[in-house]
Amino acid sequence: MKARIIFHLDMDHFYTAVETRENPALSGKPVIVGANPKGGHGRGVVSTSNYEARKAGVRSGMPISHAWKMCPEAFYLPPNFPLYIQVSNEIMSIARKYADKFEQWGIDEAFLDTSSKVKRFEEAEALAKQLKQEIYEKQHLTCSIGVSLNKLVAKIASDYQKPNGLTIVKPEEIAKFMHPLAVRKLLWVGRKTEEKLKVLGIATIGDLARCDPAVLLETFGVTGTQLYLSAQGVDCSEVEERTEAKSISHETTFEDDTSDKLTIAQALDAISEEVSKEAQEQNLFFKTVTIKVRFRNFETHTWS
DNA sequence: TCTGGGGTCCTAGGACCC
DNA sequence: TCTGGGGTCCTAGGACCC
Repeated sequence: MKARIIFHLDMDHFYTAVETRENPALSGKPVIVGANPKGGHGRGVVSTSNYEARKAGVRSGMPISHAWKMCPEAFYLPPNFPLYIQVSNEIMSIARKYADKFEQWGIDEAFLDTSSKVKRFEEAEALAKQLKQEIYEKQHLTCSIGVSLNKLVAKIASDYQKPNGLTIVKPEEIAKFMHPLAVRKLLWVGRKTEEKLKVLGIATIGDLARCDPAVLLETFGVTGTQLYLSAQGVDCSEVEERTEAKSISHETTFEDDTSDKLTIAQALDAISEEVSKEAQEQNLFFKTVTIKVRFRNFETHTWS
């Protein structure tokens, strides 16, 4: 395959950055977007925390009650998704101009294949700086960009220096860059895979890269081979424009656990209505309906 | 610590077909 | 009577992403 130059663009603490832009009084103060903390008894998690709140230990995905214990003085805001989507669309249309191929990844990230626009990494660096500058001038928001020869390494690179970072990893630097990092930094290595690798004595990407691929194949099946290649910094996946959504869903968590049939039926009615409305608005047809239920012990069942 | 809400993709097993 | 091998499609569950 022809050598490529791939960017990964990641907005810095996107939700809280947008909130602070809209309300400059929040600037310099800890800000947390997520569930209502209700004085430490709230249900749900932190969506985004800004750098001031992160200093106190608050992280995305953490229970909001835990955040409250660590940082009660923070400004807690409910998410304003319509606003974030609007800002996201504006940013994505700026970034899209810089790419031959563009792939949005969640609300605030994107991959850009810039191979035909830049031939060398020095040129790529200049282009990435230009993109950061244009986003900052037009949106007053900062981002971090990683540049390498594939999506995997570019994504790790964008996370390497944050906020407002730019990290270039040239092909000859990949091993030196990746080997000291925790396996968890690899795309598709989550908590479960990290635990399984730990059992095999593998903690860093370097450990994984030096591992016997046969052992990985035995433990993980085909994904083991994928893991091994990832550790070598190998990723041939293309930057691909996302097509239309494959599913639409809504879910809700009760303030207090319940087994009251009427309460449950009413909640189900309400979220069904939202899903159906969205499908109609987007002129979509569907053939499968799935209902999901989660019990107190977090056991989850689906029925389609 | 006690776990939201929106998604995608993969795998195993079963039904069914020729 | 009990049975192969190839294939598709579907469901449930789970891992992972932001």
